[in-house]
Amino acid sequence: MKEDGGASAVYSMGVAERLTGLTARQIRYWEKHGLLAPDRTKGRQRLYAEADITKMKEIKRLLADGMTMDRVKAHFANREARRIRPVEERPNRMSERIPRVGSLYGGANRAELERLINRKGGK
DNA sequence: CTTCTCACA
DNA sequence: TGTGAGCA
Repeated sequence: MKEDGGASAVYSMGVAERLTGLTARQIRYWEKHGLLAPDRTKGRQRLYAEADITKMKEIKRLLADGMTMDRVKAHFANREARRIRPVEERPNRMSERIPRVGSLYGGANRAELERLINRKGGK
């Protein structure tokens, strides 16, 4: 099972146009310049995922803000490289850290914890 | 719907 | 950066 909840929908070029407010020509233009890489049907028809639609809207915004395509491309390249995910998906909530501190505090590492606390004279 | 191309802002 | 038009 993949992640579902109706999130695996794909859209045709025509639908993508309507959903993004872009022209088909513009979408192909961006793809030609490396900004998009949609899946294809066996008949070479483009299939856009929800993420592609979102990306198009973001590209649209960035370009409207004065970005060049090279910069927009670099923007997304960095996102991939640094694996930046939405904050909500990051496993860095305190609730996942506190338990570690708790076990350290009351477990066999109590002495280690006190050593860490007491070194440097406690500030 | 797809590809390409030439031309024009 | 993006379009219009014509073709296959």
